[in-house]
This record gives sequence, structure tokens and C-alpha cells, in this order.
Amino acid sequence: MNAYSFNSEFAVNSVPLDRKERHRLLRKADILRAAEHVFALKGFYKATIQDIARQAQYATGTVYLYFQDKDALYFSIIEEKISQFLHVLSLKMVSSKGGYSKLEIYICESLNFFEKDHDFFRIFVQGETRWSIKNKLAKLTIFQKRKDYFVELVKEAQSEGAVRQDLEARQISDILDSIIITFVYNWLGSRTRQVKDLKGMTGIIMDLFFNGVKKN
Amino acid sequence: MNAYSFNSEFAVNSVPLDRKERHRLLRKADILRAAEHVFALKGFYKATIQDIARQAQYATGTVYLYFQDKDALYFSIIEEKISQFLHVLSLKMVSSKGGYSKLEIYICESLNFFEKDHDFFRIFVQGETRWSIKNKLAKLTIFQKRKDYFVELVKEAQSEGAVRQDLEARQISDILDSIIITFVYNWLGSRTRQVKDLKGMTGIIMDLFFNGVKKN
Amino acid sequence: MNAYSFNSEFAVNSVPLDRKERHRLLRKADILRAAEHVFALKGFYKATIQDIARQAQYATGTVYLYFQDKDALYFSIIEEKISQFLHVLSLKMVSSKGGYSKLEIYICESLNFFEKDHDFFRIFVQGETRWSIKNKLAKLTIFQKRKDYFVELVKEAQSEGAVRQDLEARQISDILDSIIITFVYNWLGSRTRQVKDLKGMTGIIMDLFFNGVKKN
Amino acid sequence: MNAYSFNSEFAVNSVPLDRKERHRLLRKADILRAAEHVFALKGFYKATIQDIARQAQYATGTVYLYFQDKDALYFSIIEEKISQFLHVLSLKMVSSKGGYSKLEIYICESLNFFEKDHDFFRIFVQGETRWSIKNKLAKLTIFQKRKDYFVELVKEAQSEGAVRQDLEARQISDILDSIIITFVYNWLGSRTRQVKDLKGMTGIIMDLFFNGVKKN
DNA sequence: CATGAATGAGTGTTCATTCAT
DNA sequence: CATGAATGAACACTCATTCAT
Repeated sequence: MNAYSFNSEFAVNSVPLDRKERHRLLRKADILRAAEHVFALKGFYKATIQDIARQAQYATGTVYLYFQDKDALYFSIIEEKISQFLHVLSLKMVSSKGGYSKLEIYICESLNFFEKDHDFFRIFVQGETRWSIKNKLAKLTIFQKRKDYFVELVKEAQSEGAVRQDLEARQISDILDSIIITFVYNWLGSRTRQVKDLKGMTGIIMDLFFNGVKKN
Repeated sequence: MNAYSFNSEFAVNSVPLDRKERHRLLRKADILRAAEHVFALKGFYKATIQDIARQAQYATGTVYLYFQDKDALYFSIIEEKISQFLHVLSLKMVSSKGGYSKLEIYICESLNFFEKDHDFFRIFVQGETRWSIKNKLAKLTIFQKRKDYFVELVKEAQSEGAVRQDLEARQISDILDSIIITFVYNWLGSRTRQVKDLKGMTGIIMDLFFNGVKKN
Repeated sequence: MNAYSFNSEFAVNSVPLDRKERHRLLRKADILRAAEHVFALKGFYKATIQDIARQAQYATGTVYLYFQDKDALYFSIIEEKISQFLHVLSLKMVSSKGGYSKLEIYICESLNFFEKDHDFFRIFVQGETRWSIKNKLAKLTIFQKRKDYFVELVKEAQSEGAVRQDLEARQISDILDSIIITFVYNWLGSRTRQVKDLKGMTGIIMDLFFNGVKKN
Repeated sequence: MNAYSFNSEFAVNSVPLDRKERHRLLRKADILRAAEHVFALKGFYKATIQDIARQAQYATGTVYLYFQDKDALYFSIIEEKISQFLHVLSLKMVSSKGGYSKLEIYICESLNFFEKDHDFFRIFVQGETRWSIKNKLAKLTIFQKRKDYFVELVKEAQSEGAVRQDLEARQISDILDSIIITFVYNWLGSRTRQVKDLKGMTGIIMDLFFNGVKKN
């Protein structure tokens, strides 16, 4: 269990909870963890609630005590994880000076986040391409929140003169995002994980992102 | 109907076909076109064979005369489309001189391809994140073919000294790919399509890719 | 198979149908007949679609080719049967003279109808006490149609002076209805069916209804 | 809380109970009252034990401390209520002279009973049309008891010459029952409850029952 | 070849009932 | 006794696939 497990009540919420509520959150975390794994393995549609329940070592019906339906379970994972990511990110940002440095932290923490949670990475990548009405809403809340945060970082870097201003911040942040994801994707895919430390690739991504692929 | 419609027998195969076979290929193309549209609209799992058959104005069973199963239909679309893309690309490459120029053509043609076929773009993006045993096989054939071709281009540009050599060609091509897809994605998503011409963004992508986002 | 079987295309509709449509109606009738039986036996909630399909000797899914859902199937039975009843009733009414005579025909035909279709009687009695949104709608269409028809008969009898006018026609028709149903209910329940002919009880019901239970 | 609430231990049983037992009966009454309401509102199958428990302000499991299962709960309601009805009825009958007068009391008290307990009326009407093995048993006990009592009244009236003797007492009592229920049903259904006092309709029912609908 | 009705396995979800606390 | 979380059997409904016409 790492820093990004489903135990957000400790990390985010400092209000002490009664035994009941704590118990409930543990169960929820169990199920979320199982669901994360199964969704990552099989994808949303091939994953069945029974798969998830079995993985979590509960009965089928138990899942529904904690989540309205399959969709809700799916979005809960994304919600929780991204919230945690943003929370951790904000802590790390405290000590940073300037937009350039912040972008570096963003990249580093993103790599760190996905490195520690392969399952979520797969769900995250899938999630970007699943559409439905509910989905749209979900996107507007938590996906968007992360995106917005990122755009702000780029804007700051632009205003400081670290980043070119002839492109929209939104466009630039999307590109950096896709580069990060590409790196994670390749890292996960490579059979022989030559590079043990994904987080260590922050430097090369910064370089690529800022200076491009042109040979000096 | 544009250059990338499902009539590949004319474009790729120059062997004259008998009436029977030609008829068969037309049927196949009908169904592929319909399937492309429905898959793009609803996604793989929510699209039903009946949806597709109805869209193609055939009976449900007819689909199975031309495609083994739903998966096969799905991969046929990708197979066909990417084949066409590669075919067209090879034609355009004839007149090019050097790796840098070839990368430019690659970008331009990619944009052109997706600009003309929104439906396929959506399927392509989905397809990248769908996994199954069959899927893996398919990836190794056609997705890989395109990827390999691209990697070769990058290698050529590297050997010419146009592109930095401290990164694997594979890595670099993935990044460029993801940048292209990001641009298409944003272009499709923007309600007010300020930039009418997606293909026209080739220059900015080249710039970004080669020089990065650093302010000069 | 009696006059009230589910073959309404012959009875009601004189337009000749093509083979396809005839086939379809036969299948629908099969399922309706099976459903009628199972619903009568187990009641709406305990009857499963599988029960019904099995009874009709079809697969589960087949039922859904002909009926939207379980509710629709249920109401179809009621719809069909009451329509048939009303149709037959209207034929019999042709030769009648006056409200009194018409009431007699109504009673006689009601008895005849339920005598020939025990299953539907049970569904009919159940149906009067099942509530849901859809149900309300259904009631307003076909149940109401029958009720309205009946109320008209009573009004006619009232205007002719055959029936007392100090009560609403609606009230009176409800009472007669409940008397008829009580008779059918008792007749069905009696182990030793002393009275073979339910229809033959028309006279006694008329007598009871018009003259009450007072001893003369 | 009226005379027909679920506190039968006072009304029917005059043996003094210890605190434990009294407590137990109060709990039972709470749950019965809640169940009655929920069953009336949603019907047997759509009502869940949780609904009932929540309505009674107990936990789900508590219901099972007092009732074997859902069916038992359902029949307990009917048992209790009809017992009470019969008890009250027997008290009222004390002062009556003759079968005619007793029938009048029976009608009046039936109306009074249902007027004060709409919920039970709905359950009662539903209950008449729900069948299962257990159900049959229940019917044979309490429904039958009430029915038998009623038949006796009719027989008495017949032997006094107040009621025609060419029909079975059983038949006649069923008819009067259905008339009473029809009146209650219509009274409950009428939006504008013109007649405030359902009990006040005793006279008209007697008239209808004895003299029929013939115009004088 | 084309059809589309038929199939039936599979899934999300509910809810009566149990039982550890 | 009381609780309510956990259970898992059951069911309505869907849809890829087959096959008789």
C-alpha cells in the first residue's frame, strides 16, 4: 500500500471519524482497490461486478452497499485518485519558485503517481475515451479540475517568459500531458524495464518539451 | 466519399477482379463504412451488430457473411484504414528529399487523414486503449506496421542529423504521434472551429516538435 | 381453442395479411397464451419470463421480440381479451331491444367469457388491484373502455325506467360487475361444480340484481 | 390511533402480561402498523422489508425477531385486523334483535372499519387475490372465520324469512360482501368525497341488497 | 447469397434473510 | 435483544451469433 491507496480519510480529511464510518471507508477502499485492478485488467465493459466483488472477497450485493452502480464505481476510482494526486501535488508545490519549476514538479509527480499505480494508469487512459451522459458530467468535475490546474501552471510559465506565448496554454498543457502519458505507456510496455525509475525521466521530458527534438 | 473510403481493391490491388468478387468487396465496404460510423458514435461495446447492419441497410446475418465476428469487423476497419493511409503516404513520400521533409509529410498526411475521417479518428483513439488477446495480435500486424514505418522515418532524420540521437527513435516517434493526436483531438473538440484547415497546422507542429515550447 | 383465443386478426381485422405478418401474429398468440396461463397460475410477480417462454416453448429472448417488457406483455393480455370481449358483445347486442335486455346480454356474455377462459379471469381479478404508472395508463384505456360501455348500458336502462335513478349509473354498474365476478369466483372455486353451465346463471343474477334478496 | 390499532392484547386478551411481554407486543404493533401502511402504499411485492423497518423506525433485522418472514408479516396484519373487526362486531351484535338487524350492523361496522383504516382496506382487497400455499392456509383460518360468521348471519335472516331461501347463504353473503367492497372502493377513489360519512351509506346498501335496482 | 427470427448465455441490480457485534 | 452490514440467489433484459427459409 502506497501513498496513493484508497484511504483518503487520513490524507485529506483530518476530522476524526467514529468506528462505523472508519469501517465503512475501509470497505469502500477494499472495493475500490479491487475494482481498480479488475477494470485495469479487463476494461470497463468486460469487467463484471462479480469479478470485482470476488477480487475484493465480498459478495456481489455488497458492492451495491457502497456504490450506486457500475458507473458510479468507475468514476469513484477516478475521482479518488485524481483528488489524491492533486492533493499531493499541491503539497509539493509549496516549496517551488516560479512556473518553470512548477512544471517540473508536475511532470515528476505525474510520473511518480502512475509509476506507483499501474492499474490506475490503464483506467485513466481508458477513461479519456469513454463517453456517456454521466461521463460528461464526471469529466467536467474531476478530469477538468486536474486539467484546469495544469493550464494554470502553463499560464504562469508563459507570463514568466519561460514558455512561448503564441500558443494557447490549454493547447500546450495538452501536449505536455500527452508526452507524459506516452512516456508512461512505453515504460509500462517495455518488457525489459531498463529504466527502473520512471520518475527519473523528468529531466528528459522537460528537455524534450522545452527544446524539442532538434539536434543541437 | 473521399480518398480514404473503403474501396481499397481499386486503390491497392491492381489485379482485375471478376464480377462476383467485386460485388463482394462492395458489400464489405458498405458494412465497413457503416460500422466505422456506428463504432465512432457509440463506442465498441455499445454499438450492436444490428445497429451496424441497419446503418448499412443490410440484415443482421449478412454482416457475418463478410466478417467472422464483431471483433474481426472492428479490426478490419483499422486494418483497412491504416493500410490506405500507409499507401497514400508512400505515394506522397516519393517526391520527398530527406528525413526532415519526410517527417513533415508524415505529419501533414496524418492530419489530412483524420481531418477527412472523424469517425475513424475516434475509433483509432479508442482502439489504442482496448486490450484483448485478439487485439494484441491485431496490434502486432497493422498498428505495428504503421508504427514501424514511422520509426524508420525518425531514424532517417536522426542519421541525417536533423533529430537528436540521445533518444530512441521509437520513443521520439511515439511522442510525435501523441502530439499529432492531441492536435486532432482538440481540433475536433473545439465548438468554434476557428482553424478550418487542420492540415494547415503542420507547421506549428513541426516547430513545436523540433524546437519545443521554450520562448526564444 | 375457443372464440376468445389470441387470434384477433381473424376475428377483428378483415384485411388479408402477408405470410410474414401472419406468422408473427401466431407467435405473438403463442406467447400470449402461455403468459396468460403462467400469470394466472403464479400471479404477475412470481411468474418469470423464463416460465412463460418455457411454457410457450420458446427461448427467453424470443419473448422480447414480441413484447417490450414484462409489463407490456401483461397489459397485452388484458388489452386483447377485453377487446375481444367488447367485440363479441357488440355483435350480440345487435339483436337486442331495450336497456333491460342489453343488461341481460352483458351479464350472459360476461359469464360466457370467463367460463371459457379461467386463466384470464384470474388475471382480470388480479389486474384490478395492481398499481403502477403504466398500469394507470392501461386502466384508462382498455379497462375504462369496458367500464364506460357498461355504464352506458345502465344509463339506458335508467332512462327507460327499468332501473332506479337515485343512484349514479357508475355506482350501479360497479355493483353489478362485482356481483358477476363474485358468481364466477364462487363457481371456479367450488370443487364439485354442481352447476355445469355458468352462463345459465344469468337469470338468477338478473333476479338478484333487480329484485334483491328480499323474500317475496 | 383508533379502535382498530394493533394493540389487541388489551382489547382481546384480558390476562395481565408481564413487562417483557407487553414490551414485545408494543414492538410487534409498531411493525404491523408500519407494514400495513407500506403494503397498502406499494403492494406486497414492491414493499421491501427495509421500507417497513424504516417506516417503523427499527432496523431491518428487528422485523425478523417478531415475524418469521415477509409472508407471515403480511398475514399477521390480516389476522390481527380481522380479529379485531370480529371482536368489535360481536360487541355490537349484543344489542341486536333478529337477522335483519344483524345484517344492518354487519354492513355498518364493515363500512366503519374500512373508513377508519384505508390502508387495511387496500391490503384486504389485494389479499383476496393473492394465492400461494401459505396463503391458502391463512385463508382457511382467518378469512374463513369472518366469512363463516357472515354466512351464519345470512342463514339466520333466511330462517326468519327476511331473506330469500332459494340461494345458498354462502352465495348471498359473498354478494353482499362484494357490494360493500364496491362501495368502499368507490368512496375511496372519488376525489371529491361528497359523502363524508361512509358509514352513513348503510341504508342505501341495505335497500339495494334487499330490493335490488328495479325502479319502484 | 441474403435474411431476420430465434437462441440462450451473460450481466447489472434487487432484496429477503442471516448473523456477528 | 437490537442492529444493519453482508450475503447470494433470483430475475429482467440484451445482444452476439446461428440457421432455416
